[in-house]
Amino acid sequence: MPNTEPPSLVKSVAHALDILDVVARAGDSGVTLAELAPRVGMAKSSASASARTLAHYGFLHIEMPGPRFKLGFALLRYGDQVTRQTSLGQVALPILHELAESTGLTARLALNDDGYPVFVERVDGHGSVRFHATLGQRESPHATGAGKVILAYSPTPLVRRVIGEHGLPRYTDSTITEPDALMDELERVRLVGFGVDNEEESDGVVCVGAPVFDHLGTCLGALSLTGLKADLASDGVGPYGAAVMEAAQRITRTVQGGRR
Amino acid sequence: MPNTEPPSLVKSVAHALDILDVVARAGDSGVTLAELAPRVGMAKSSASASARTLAHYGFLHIEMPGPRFKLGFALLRYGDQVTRQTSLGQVALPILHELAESTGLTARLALNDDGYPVFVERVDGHGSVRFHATLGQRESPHATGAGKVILAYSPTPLVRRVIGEHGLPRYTDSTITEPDALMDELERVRLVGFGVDNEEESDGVVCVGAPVFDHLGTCLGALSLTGLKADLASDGVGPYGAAVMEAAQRITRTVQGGRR
DNA sequence: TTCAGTGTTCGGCATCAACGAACATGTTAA
DNA sequence: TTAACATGTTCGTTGATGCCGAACACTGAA
Repeated sequence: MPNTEPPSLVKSVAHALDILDVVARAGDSGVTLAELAPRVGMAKSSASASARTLAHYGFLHIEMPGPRFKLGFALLRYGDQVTRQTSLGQVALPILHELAESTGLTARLALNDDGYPVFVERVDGHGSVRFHATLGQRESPHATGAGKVILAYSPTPLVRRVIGEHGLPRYTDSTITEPDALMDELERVRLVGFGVDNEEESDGVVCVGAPVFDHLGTCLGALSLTGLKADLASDGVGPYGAAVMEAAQRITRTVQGGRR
Repeated sequence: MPNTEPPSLVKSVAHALDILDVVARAGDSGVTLAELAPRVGMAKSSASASARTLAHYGFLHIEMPGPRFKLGFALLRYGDQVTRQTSLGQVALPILHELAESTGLTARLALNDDGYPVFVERVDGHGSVRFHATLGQRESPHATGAGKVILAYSPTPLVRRVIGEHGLPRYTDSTITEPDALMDELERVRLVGFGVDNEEESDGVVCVGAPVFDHLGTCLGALSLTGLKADLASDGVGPYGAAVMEAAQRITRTVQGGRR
């Protein structure tokens, strides 16, 4: 990464957010102040003050005794609002439920984050396994159904930029790692109207995605269905592709038609 | 509220978190810098620097053109981790799915946040309505199934403190507003093993909750089932009470037995 | 009890967060 | 097209304050 730019950040705010990150990485057990301070490069006293402020707002939870810092409920509250505030998420939720129920697969909604897919909503199906799909972080643009769909309906310069900065890392034998091959694949997506991930990100896992547009034709995000290849009927992903497309089109119509 | 204490907060961090709060309240449409700055009591330039820092970490999303600030995906990511990092949330999720599926009601897991119930996980049932239960914020301790359960298994001084600071606000005709009546109700909860909210928080909505304990017998939180009274069979909430209790006990056993 | 580990308090210094006017931008109105 | 207005950004200046580090208090274990 060629060091994007130094937009003169506010140091103490950056420190506080670094603290959050360290605590998040620590996991369930939390961190003590002594191991936190050096990891963010501050004196104990300074880190204590910042952490205390975060805790006062509910972003951290201080667990007694032997104070251990964990993530606080405020993050959950705000995170929930992110989903809720997206007009897309609102209209998509019931449709995700329908999809999950009728297909038995895991249905998800990804938003277009500057060319990358970010899952913001998930409804598990009744299937055997449960995918620990993390919400809120950028997923592979080239190896997921949702990612391919978003790229397919993005302007070419953006596609090139995403490929340039993210690369095309190989996850499985089927992962597309050649830019030209990916461009062909995107063309195919535009042709059939939905994207397929055939064990390209994870062995044994397949996924289909379909695009959602706003009134200007910009791709807002993608709906996707994920399942185990072993669970698929012999006729492949075709029926599921049709189902996500139909559902995504319904969302598109609602978004375009409904005010606000 | 008698102004708890001024624990000497870090001003710039507090400002940044205030900004997040303002943006969150703004909703889907976001806020512009001009309306944000006065609302947090800062100069435009200062607010801009803070907001920019938040955006750099993904806590805010700057939407062009006419820069509008919205909540960023990082909040979603961290919020998701809060759920995931709770060992409870991990083991509870599949059980919530079971409950929602077998009863058709909305199943939720609340954690004990110093005597208050905070919902951290939710699985909707197939029922007619969908409850917009917000995650991550303190709910009524005296008017929800989960809240009553948590209070019922908390030490009396804590119960008194919660009643003192939260009061017993009336939401419906059935809300318990007298401390003595609430204490009797808690006794009843301990007797039958689960708590009932019979249209006490919202007309037409009923709810049952059952406790989850750790290995020391501390109440970690509560499982709850919520549905419309109109949808209930003639035999009332009894069967559901038995179901949540059984599920909660299974979680308790897993938590107590499992290492980590 | 002693000891090692923790988190907290305290003063002092230099940083830098906050300000506000001047600038650049792009949107609206005439 | 022009003009007026609104927005967000830039830029020194200055005083507040975030940061440090050593000394203190506390806890739990040996």
